[in-house]
Amino acid sequence: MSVTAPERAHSATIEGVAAKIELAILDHRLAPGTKLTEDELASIYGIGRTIVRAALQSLTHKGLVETQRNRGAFVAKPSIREAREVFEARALLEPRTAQSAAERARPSDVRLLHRHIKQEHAALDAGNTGRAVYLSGEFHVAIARIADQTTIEHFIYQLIARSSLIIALYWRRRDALCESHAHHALVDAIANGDGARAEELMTSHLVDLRSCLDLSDSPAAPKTLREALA
Amino acid sequence: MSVTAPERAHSATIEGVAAKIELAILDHRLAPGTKLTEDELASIYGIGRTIVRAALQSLTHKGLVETQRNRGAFVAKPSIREAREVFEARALLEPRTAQSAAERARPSDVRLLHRHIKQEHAALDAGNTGRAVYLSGEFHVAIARIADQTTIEHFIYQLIARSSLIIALYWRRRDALCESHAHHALVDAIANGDGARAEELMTSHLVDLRSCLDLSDSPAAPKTLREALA
DNA sequence: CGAACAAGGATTGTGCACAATCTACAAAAC
DNA sequence: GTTTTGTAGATTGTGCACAATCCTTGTTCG
Repeated sequence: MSVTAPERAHSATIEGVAAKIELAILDHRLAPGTKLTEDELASIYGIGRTIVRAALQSLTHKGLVETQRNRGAFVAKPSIREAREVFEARALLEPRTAQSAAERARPSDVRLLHRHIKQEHAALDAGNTGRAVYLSGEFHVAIARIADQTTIEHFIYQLIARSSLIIALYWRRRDALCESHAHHALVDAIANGDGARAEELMTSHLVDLRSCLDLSDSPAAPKTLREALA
Repeated sequence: MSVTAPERAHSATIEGVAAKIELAILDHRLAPGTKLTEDELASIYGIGRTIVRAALQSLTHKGLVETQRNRGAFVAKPSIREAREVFEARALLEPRTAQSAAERARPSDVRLLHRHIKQEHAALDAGNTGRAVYLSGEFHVAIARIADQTTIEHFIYQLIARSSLIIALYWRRRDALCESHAHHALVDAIANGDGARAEELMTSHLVDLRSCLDLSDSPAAPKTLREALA
């Protein structure tokens, strides 16, 4: 047994490494724009660069990592435009999915959502906002899972993941949480099997969420300056 | 210069190889379920297995290829359930996107769509149904591009690609084409800037398209038998 | 003093060899 | 005759070494 063996053993799979990095990004432990050096990750997890490279490629396809040729991989940094598009897509997918979920939800599903909210509150009380954002996203994915549409669920998962990055970048500090209340109301509508109300609530929830973001064009100026020269 | 040099030179990039395989799948030259051996592909394109492997991983994330651990990669074979889900997702995304496209379309965009339809007809007259299906899908992606929503465009592209596989598997031979007419009507609505009509037309077009598929549960029986033992 | 240029270091890209695993076929035991 | 087991072949998984590319820094020239 080595003394300070770096995370050895069973985590040597591509999916395992990708999941660990993904969790770190979604928990806001890795900020957008952070450089992800292959050698560094390889030594951290005690594996070769091949696995790390495959994991990074996997995350790139999920939109969580951006790779530049011969430059390496970085934690994705969604632009203002991308942020708008993500919420546009969510507005198209999630309300109708919430409706389906309400019409199909079984008691065990409702219990699962309640547990989700509970964990969310716990993380919030502990001051771990990063994890709270992650769990808040998982809540939306759970609704898609109840709707029993795995294809749409995958899309929503991707959108939620990018939303996490967007929140990390463009969140206004004022008015701490417009969310926990909305999630409660959604669970109530789903528990009552009220599809129409669930759809409405999800629509307004997404509008609220978006209104908590600062999507003005100000930080685009230095970016275009740099890109204009290249 | 070697005599039978297999496709040498500039196609040695991951994206290049992935694009070639993708095109072959979308053109219905590679049937669903076909084994994609790494060595074989490597020798065909005259490159190492590393590139091939990365390309296959890329296609796996796009849903065009399914990989089994220690078994290799196969052209994806969507189940009946997946087929239903794909059209469910398309019904959520495409009508509203067509509406946006109609409201934003410029004359050059309309010309592009006309050219698309022309190519589609040419492939159909040449008897190349595989290419016709591919171009028919590209038409839907072009509409998403006009709507200027790259995130939604990516999702629709993925859905179109899987639809191509679904058509290859579950297409009813009777009533050859319910499509070319619908595409014409859509372009007219977009050219007139009539968003509401474009949305309606897209919705009914998707319903028609789905009705041309045989999505009964018959071939699921032998599958469950196998899965019941594992 | 500023800018262009060149050398050095670091990081990624790719091919290759070996290890791990699976499939198929054949032989032996029940 | 059926089932099990063992061996051979093929295919995928992973680490490693070298090549290609890029960034940084120090130097020199205008």
